[in-house]
Order: sequence, then C-alpha cells, then structure tokens
Amino acid sequence: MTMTHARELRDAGLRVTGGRLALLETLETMPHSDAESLLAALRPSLPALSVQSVHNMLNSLSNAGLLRRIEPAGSPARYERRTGDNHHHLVCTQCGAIEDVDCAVGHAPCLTPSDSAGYQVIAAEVTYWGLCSNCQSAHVAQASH
Amino acid sequence: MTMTHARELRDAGLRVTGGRLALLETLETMPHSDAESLLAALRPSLPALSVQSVHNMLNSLSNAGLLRRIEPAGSPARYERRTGDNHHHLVCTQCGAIEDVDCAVGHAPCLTPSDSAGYQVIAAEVTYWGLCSNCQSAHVAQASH
DNA sequence: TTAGTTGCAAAGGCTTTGCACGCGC
DNA sequence: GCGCGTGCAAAGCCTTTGCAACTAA
Repeated sequence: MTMTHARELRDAGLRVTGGRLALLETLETMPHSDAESLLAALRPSLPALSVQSVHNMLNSLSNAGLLRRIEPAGSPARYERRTGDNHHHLVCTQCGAIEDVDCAVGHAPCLTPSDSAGYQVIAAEVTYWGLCSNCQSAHVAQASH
Repeated sequence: MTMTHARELRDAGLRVTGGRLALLETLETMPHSDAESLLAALRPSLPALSVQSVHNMLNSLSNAGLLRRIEPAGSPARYERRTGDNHHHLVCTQCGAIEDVDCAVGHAPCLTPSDSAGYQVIAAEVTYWGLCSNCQSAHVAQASH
C-alpha cells in the first residue's frame, strides 16, 4: 500500500516524504477526517508534526488530485482519498458525521444542470443534510422526556 | 414592498427594525451577497452599521427562515431571499459569481439519495462548479497569448 | 416597562503566509 | 547541492460572543 502511495506521489510530481505517506495511509482508514483529527492520528508516529504542516500536506495533495476536499458549510474541511468516481455525501446536521452516497441518478448526470446560464460546468457537488441513525435515536429519546 | 417585509418579520416573531428592513430590501436587488457587500450597500443609509451587526441580522433572519444562507466552499457565506423553492446554484470557480438554477431533475427528487445509509434526509444541496461566461472569455484570451 | 436589538470590542476557529532549517532526489 | 518540504510563529479572514445602551411593542 505504502509503495503504491509513493508511486502516486511521484507520478503527481510530488516528493515522497514520511509525512505524506503517513497521511495517505491514515486517510485510507479514516475517510472524511479534518486536519485536527489527522494531526491527532499522526502524532504518535510523527511527534513533531504541527497543524500547519498538516494543512500544507493536505493542500499539496489536494492540488495534485490525490485527495478530495469536502467543505460542509459551517464545519472544518474534511478530506478523503479521491476515487474519481461521482459520489456525494450525507452529512449529519447534528454530529457532523459523513457518509458516502452514490449518485442518485445513475451515470454522472449531475454535470448537466437544467439551465447552465452560460456557465461551463466542470463539477457538481451534492450534499444531503439530515440526521444519522445515532442522532435520530438521541432526538427521539430527548423528545419523549 | 417594505410593508410586506415588515409583515414577514412580524409573522416570524421578529421585531421590525430599520436595519432589517433595509437589509431585506437590499437583498432583493443584490441576491447572493455576502456580509461585507451588504454592509457596503447599507452604509449610506445606516452610517453606524457594523459588520457584526450585519451578521446579527443575517443570523436572525436566516434562523427565522426569511433568508437562505449559501456557503460556497472557500468563500464567505452569501445570502438570498428564500423562496422555498428547490433551486440550486452555479458557482464560478474563478470570480465567485453565483447563478440560480432550477433543479435538474424536476420535482424535488434531490431529497432521495440512492442509499440513505440510515440517515433521515432533510435537505439536499446541489452546487455546480464551473466558469461563468465572462471568465471563459478571459481564460480563452489568456490561453491564446 | 422589558425583552428583543444594536453597536462596539474582543475573542474564536480554521486556514494561510513567511522564513529558516532540513531532507528527498 | 539544489530545491521542495517541513516546522514554527505570526497573521488573516470570517464569524461568534459579551455586554452596555437603546428602542420596538
């Protein structure tokens, strides 16, 4: 896996560093993480790591297309390994949890708005807001006091 | 128009103040504005107005459902009069311009992701990223050097 | 009168920037 | 060795919070 990551980095014209490898590794197992969680996860193996450096890495990797950046309104940016597929996200308005969802309408039709108003559309992003199952239970429990 | 706004405020249980009326008025003519633009637009009639107060108003009105808040990734929040319809947005990645777009797939199907993963979906948000016609021209011009 | 609003100041959260040091190649 | 990456500190941007003065109802 790590060898693959090294290759990915090189192919993208980026240098292979311990931090970047560790970050990619961590994102495989903790998708939708924000900078702070990643820092916490990486600290054990990289004690000197700082939040700013995490942002540095996340920016390089995002720009290189190795990561996808998700920015749910009102919460810190999350990152995931980019699969190039056309998937979207379910975001819990209560706890911020994120789930991947395949595009509802099949084969990438999201790229075609009904009226593109002269825009050259490059990407589409769909975010579903709702309550995750945990928070639904909590909410019901609270309501039934 | 202003009388209607006053009524809307009262119906929402909010007090009718000069600032709120002016803000609603301004948003009719300048949809998709951010706090700073609104401040600039309101200053002439309300010289004492501060950015924080604009945020105060925007928050009250948004919470009351009189406004819709749009938060395009990486840029300050924008606001628009809420029409309750199911429209989405085209955002120019270059200049930040925003256009309204009707839902591509007709009657509010956006609320049904293919697999809702146990989530109780409450809202869906679709953002199309691309280049507005102005920026397309600029881009072509630049490329043809 | 009195509770909701405003104005101002300060702080907050997240991210970017600048620069010296260090490491990949 | 050269240049990209890192670490650290500082600043930036947008927004929220706290509290006294004010005003709509």
